[in-house]
Amino acid sequence: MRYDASHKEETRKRILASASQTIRLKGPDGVGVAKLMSEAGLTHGGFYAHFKSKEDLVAQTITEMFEGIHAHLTKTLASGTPSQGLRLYIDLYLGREHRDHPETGCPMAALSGDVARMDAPGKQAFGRGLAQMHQTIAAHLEQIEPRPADAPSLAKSLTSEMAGALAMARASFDDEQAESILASSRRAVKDRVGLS
Amino acid sequence: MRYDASHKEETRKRILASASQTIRLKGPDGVGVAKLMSEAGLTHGGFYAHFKSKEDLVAQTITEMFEGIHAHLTKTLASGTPSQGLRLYIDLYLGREHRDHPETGCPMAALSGDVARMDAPGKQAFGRGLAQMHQTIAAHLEQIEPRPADAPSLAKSLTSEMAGALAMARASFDDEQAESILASSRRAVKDRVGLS
DNA sequence: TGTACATCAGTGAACGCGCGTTCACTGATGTAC
DNA sequence: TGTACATCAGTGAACGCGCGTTCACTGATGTAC
Repeated sequence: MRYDASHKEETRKRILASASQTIRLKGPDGVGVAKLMSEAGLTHGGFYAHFKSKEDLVAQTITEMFEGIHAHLTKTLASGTPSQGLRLYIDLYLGREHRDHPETGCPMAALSGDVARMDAPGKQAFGRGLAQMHQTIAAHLEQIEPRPADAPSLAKSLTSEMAGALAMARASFDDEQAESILASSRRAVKDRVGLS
Repeated sequence: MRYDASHKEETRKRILASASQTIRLKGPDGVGVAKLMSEAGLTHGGFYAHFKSKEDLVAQTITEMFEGIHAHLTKTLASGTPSQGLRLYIDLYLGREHRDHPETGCPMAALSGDVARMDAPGKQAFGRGLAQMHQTIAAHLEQIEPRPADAPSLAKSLTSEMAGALAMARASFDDEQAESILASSRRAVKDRVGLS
């Protein structure tokens, strides 16, 4: 099976794409290499032609996840006026759809606990992605009224609250509790950026 | 080895106490039954005399963890005036010591991601512990000036921000990033409760 | 244009290992006589 | 008081299984002649 130059890279991206969903859904320790490969339509033996180790794959999927949600962030923030874009982002992030679909959602809420226990590669990927989120949100906050005194600091605080609220809601047992956690932060975050 | 009536219960508590630390440190999937038992000075075969399954143990440790941090919460809030107690709690929760010691720290920050993937027992234990934290903080917020318009909602929002910030800090690669995340939330949370 | 060959992405069997769980057994001690 | 016995918390070997990783091999296709 000799293939053209781009074939291997396409396969790698296919593995990464399906693994990034399964890892957000089941956790890095909740799924094995064989399953991840079969989900990409391959057998497990070929894994090490693409990745140094499972740890390497997990770190690369974290980068992939942040790229995806960062793209979604910038697109959402750009819809309508700066205030409208921000409001939409808050409502989507802290909404039921996002809560119920971690596999396509934010890695900050889904994986921060796991990353805290990882070695350098996972933490580096996470830290870089997180910094980019902070920067993009800070820059957007500069465009809305009232202009925050310290946009970078506010961006970090808001990001922590949103990721935390989503994680708490997903870890709750009853729907009512989960929804009230999300509703509290939807209101609070909007208040804090003058969107009440 | 026949023992008096309380012996078995003491052993169960000893297993639970050491497991609750190891599980916060390594994650529920990061440590096995044999290791958890040997840390309590026992062999793995005896595990099922105390717990129905590993899942059962994990759920019970979650309850245990929340009892511990809830006791710490009430004690901290009660030191000095209501405002002083709250300030101390915020500084301790979002401090370096807490960040560096998940094994004795808050399960909301350490385990919410794992619990989100668990079945009913783990989620129930987590949800109950979380509700108690919310209630205690809400009741405390009623005692400080300015009195919040909706203390239960504010309590949830603050709790989400604090747990989220701690989780983000622990998942960061460099110390500077981690510290700036914690510092941003220390300032923001205090501002939001009139402690600036 | 037609053929022989080199490439290498992907296959599948195998490795040692630790997992959660089961179970026949042990032996120190409280209780009955 | 002294002895025989029942209890049962804890032991340790064993189970089937899936894990991450290695490696000899396959075979379709691009390239060289």
